[in-house]
Amino acid sequence: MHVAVDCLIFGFDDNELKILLFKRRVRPAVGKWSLIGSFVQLDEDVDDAAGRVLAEITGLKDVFLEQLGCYGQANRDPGFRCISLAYFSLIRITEYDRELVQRHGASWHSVSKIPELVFDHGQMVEDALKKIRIEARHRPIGFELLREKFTVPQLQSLYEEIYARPLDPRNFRKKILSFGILNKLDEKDMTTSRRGAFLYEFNRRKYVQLSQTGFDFEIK
Amino acid sequence: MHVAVDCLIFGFDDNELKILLFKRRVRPAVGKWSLIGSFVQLDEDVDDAAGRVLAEITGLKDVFLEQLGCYGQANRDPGFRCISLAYFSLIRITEYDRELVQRHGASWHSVSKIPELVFDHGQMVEDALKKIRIEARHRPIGFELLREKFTVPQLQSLYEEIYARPLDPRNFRKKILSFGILNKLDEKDMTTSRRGAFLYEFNRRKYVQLSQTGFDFEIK
DNA sequence: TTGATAAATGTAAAAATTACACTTAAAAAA
DNA sequence: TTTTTTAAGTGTAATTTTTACATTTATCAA
Repeated sequence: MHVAVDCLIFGFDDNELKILLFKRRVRPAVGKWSLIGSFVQLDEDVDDAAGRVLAEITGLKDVFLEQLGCYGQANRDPGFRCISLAYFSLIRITEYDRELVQRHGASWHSVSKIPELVFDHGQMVEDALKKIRIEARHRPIGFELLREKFTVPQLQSLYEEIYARPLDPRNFRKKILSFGILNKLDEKDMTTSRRGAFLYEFNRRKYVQLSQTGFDFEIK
Repeated sequence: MHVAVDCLIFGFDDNELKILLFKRRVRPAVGKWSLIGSFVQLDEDVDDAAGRVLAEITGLKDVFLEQLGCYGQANRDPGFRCISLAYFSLIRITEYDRELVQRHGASWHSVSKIPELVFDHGQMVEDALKKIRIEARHRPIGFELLREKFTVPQLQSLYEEIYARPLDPRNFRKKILSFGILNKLDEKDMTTSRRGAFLYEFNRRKYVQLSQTGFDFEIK
């Protein structure tokens, strides 16, 4: 039986959640939109295969990459029997290797306007979005999508995009800062307002430390 | 590459969460404890393969069975390259086919006293328990483990077992009944007290209906 | 100096959660 | 028949969390 991995690569840009899609170059379904994937090598961990695909496309290593699930319907690929292990990745859209992406014929698509995808890839995207929405609520995965330094309004608009609903700026700021896992910097981002907005960093060490003592990250 | 499914079958009995384990009869690691599994047939959906294994062992169909994940380290099985799709099932421990289970050399083990398991099966159990703990908090999966009719104290002790901490009976009852997804019956269970405890049923239809209107099941 | 604009801030009301102790129903024993 | 035993069942007040909501402020550009 053939075993493949498929990667769902998400980014956040222009206040929109986006996914990297590919014009398919191999048969069947040449020219159709799809996710990017690869067969798992016989001597390769499945997780490593996903990491390899991600690195080949974006040039990125050591970024958020998590298993979504196995897609294993007998007839999912009309060519031959092949199961796919889907992985989803959250990357900083500013940091990937544009040249590599271009060379692979990939492009970013807003998750609110996904074209038709081959096989069960549409289902994978739907499932991943559902999972991201659930996980973002209980784990600080949002930070994976922002630059190292970000403002509170940027973080808010990311959550607004993920949850697909508006949040109150006072309540949001109060809540997110109350966790004590953001470091306020002495710098401002002056690109979106005259007044400028203070930049913050995610304090991963503090978060891990708090998690171990039963702390519960939750943004409603 | 070989593709297998492994089933983690959980039940609740004697106020303990239990898992069904097997004495391995095939090489390698004959005689060691393991999960039950099977290779996925070439013309078979992966989900169906898991359902087949579950039915073969317990005689049960249409019970809770969900994908846990893919375990795909290259060296996980010392024999040959084989990835495993792990599935976890929650069953009513009163309803399975004892004769079938016995014939397969299976036995129930409290999750607090799991013997050493072959390969990465110990990791699978650990991951499944973690997932059950998280999911039980946000979805009414606990009912899958109880009889059709159950008492509030039974439900409470199930949650106490899953969360591994005591819950206040007044607050628990108030919370669980406030959802309006339990039907109180005119019957009592007289087995655990002189006074008896009223029996309830889970109202699945009502739950589905509420879920669709943004209702959030959560038990802290 | 003024105007424009997004960032930043506080408080009161409502809702949810927590902590906590006594009464009751029914069977068994006296 | 009465008493004892025991788990089931119940209410309230204090605390915490969540929600709703409007004005001021810092900075750049005109």
